[in-house]
Amino acid sequence: MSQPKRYLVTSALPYANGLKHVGHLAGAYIPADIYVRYLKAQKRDVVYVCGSDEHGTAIPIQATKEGTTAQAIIDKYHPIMEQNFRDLGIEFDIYHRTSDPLHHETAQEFFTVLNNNGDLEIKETDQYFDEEANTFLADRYIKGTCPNCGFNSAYGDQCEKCGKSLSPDELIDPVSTLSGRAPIKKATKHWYLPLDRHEDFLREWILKEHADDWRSNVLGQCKSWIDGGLQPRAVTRDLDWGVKVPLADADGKVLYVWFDAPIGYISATKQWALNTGRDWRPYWEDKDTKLVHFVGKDNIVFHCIIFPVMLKLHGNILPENVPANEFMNLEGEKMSTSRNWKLEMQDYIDDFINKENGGSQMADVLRYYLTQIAPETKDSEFTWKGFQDANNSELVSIFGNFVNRSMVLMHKLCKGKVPKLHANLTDVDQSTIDEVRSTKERVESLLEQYKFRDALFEVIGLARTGNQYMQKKEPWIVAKLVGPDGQPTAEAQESIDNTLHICLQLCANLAILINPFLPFTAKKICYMLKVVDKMLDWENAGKMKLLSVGYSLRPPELLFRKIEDAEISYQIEKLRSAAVSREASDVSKPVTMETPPPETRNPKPEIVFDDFAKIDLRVGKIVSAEKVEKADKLLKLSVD
RNA sequence: CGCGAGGUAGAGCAGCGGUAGCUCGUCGGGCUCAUAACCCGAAGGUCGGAGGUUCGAUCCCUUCCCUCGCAACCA
Repeated sequence: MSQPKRYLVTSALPYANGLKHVGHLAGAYIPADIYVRYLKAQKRDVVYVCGSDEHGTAIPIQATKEGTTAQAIIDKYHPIMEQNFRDLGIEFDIYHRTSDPLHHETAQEFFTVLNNNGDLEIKETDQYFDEEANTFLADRYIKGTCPNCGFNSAYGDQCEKCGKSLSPDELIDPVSTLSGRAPIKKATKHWYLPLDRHEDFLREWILKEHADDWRSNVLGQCKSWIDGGLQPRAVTRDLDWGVKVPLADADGKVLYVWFDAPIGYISATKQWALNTGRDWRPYWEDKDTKLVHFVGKDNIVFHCIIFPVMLKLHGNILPENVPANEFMNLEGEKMSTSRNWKLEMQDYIDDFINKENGGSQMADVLRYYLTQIAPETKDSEFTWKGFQDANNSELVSIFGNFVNRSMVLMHKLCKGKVPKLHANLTDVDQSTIDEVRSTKERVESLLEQYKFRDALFEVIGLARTGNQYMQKKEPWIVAKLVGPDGQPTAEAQESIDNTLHICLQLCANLAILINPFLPFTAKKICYMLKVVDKMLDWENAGKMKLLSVGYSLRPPELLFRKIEDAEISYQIEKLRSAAVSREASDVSKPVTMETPPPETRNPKPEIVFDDFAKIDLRVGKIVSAEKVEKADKLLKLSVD
């Protein structure tokens, strides 16, 4: 495989209307960060860009809800998200924001080029307008009676009762959900991106050229979209929050958020170039650049169909791959912001990283678990018990323990110095050395294929090999073969030296191989081995001469700590109580609002009551709590 | 009702046409340098049911059963 000259890697721009959770992290950020760290360790030319997505209707609406301005909302969330990523070791080269003037210019230029080239269509249509709120209404802000099943609270895009896809025009007696009034029809002009013109290109490029190297979930979704018939898609909206449409006759119109957001990758790259004195153009224009988008499955069509069409029309390079992940559930249920069923990055940072019982090693633990259960092929499940098991039985017992016992034995049996490697190697010595090299090759190949879960498994497997090796060599027993002076015989010492020499070189290799996944841990190993971070260069992996003979090393420190049952039950309890209180507060709202109008009474209050009836609320003091075996969600509580 | 995703050892998952694998857990043994950690071994599955294609199916086809998700937010 010929190597690209440079790489541009992106992670989906997080939407700046609230805090992000571990599902986001597992989907688009950790895999990208691992990939980038690996490429950088290879000394390849790579830029990793991301930033806050700060436009779209949801932000001004959130602002109205919170009684503040859209600007205040994004100014609140942008820095928090940036800091959260930093705390978890996600190392962007630039974390930009789409509200930046540079982005506005870039997006406008992009639109202008497409428009001038005749690649956009203009259509005038009648759309629903809310006179009271003085705004055009997005499909989902219109409710009415479903023409298909008669359900009286169907949304403008879909009826939740019968599942039929709708357009707002089909709704009977439409009502604005913003003001509760009937909207009027008003003519408005919009620019469209005619995707239908590009069907042949997309079939050829995705379904033929990338039939073998894109993930099947990605190909499947693209195929169903293309087969379903591509439609022109509006690229502008009537809204005052966003990138202004750069035309004289487009007053009060902005670029639709899906159009401007991915251009954010380009403006972020420009900002990075300004900061570093580099040229951004080759990264988006030179065919020798490999562009990779890391996203979640809900973003597949934007990054595989819509944005590539835009890039092609604008004269940019196309993504080489879009390794999209599926979704991650939490303790048996889908993660949900509104039901508060989630683990926010901020919460994890507060509970595990900021306290003295945690620190950055706990950032690596989360990175480890999220990679180990990454939804690479199908939805997966985050459970606190699984998190604890992964930490305690793999990171602590296998990986951390191997490094620790190697260091401790070296201090006990080799005077704190890297022992010499004597000539006569045994078969076990040799096969262990071979295993280091072959593991490196496997990890490399898996990472190039975006198989992060399997690659990580290989690294842990190498630590397991180390433990097996040590067990076979038993240096602590060999050390009992002493001569008249009470010291191990020369022969015994040679065996000990060889064993620990190999174990220590193996530890150094583990640091290199684990570095893309667990960067904080890799640095900590380097510190103990008294080597500079440069040792972590990927080209050093597989070598057994990373530590010089006779060099004295620092005393060992534990890489990971055990996670106690109490911490796990605390987290589960916290998750459940937060979710319940939110449900309870949701219940009160519709009941009071919807009581007066008789015709809307029937369906909604009944559903709400059913949900409410599922909650068994009682007050009691918990005297004791114990885990129930073989049940991961059950606690036996004694209440007085 | 419909759509989507699934049903492989106690749990979580790989495999997707050719004597059923991995991790954790369980049981037994070994070791004691190590964070009650490590190492070795064993038990445990008619791969949801039934048909079909095939020399041969967990893997392909048909059908049935069961589970999960399907307002919005949302990777």
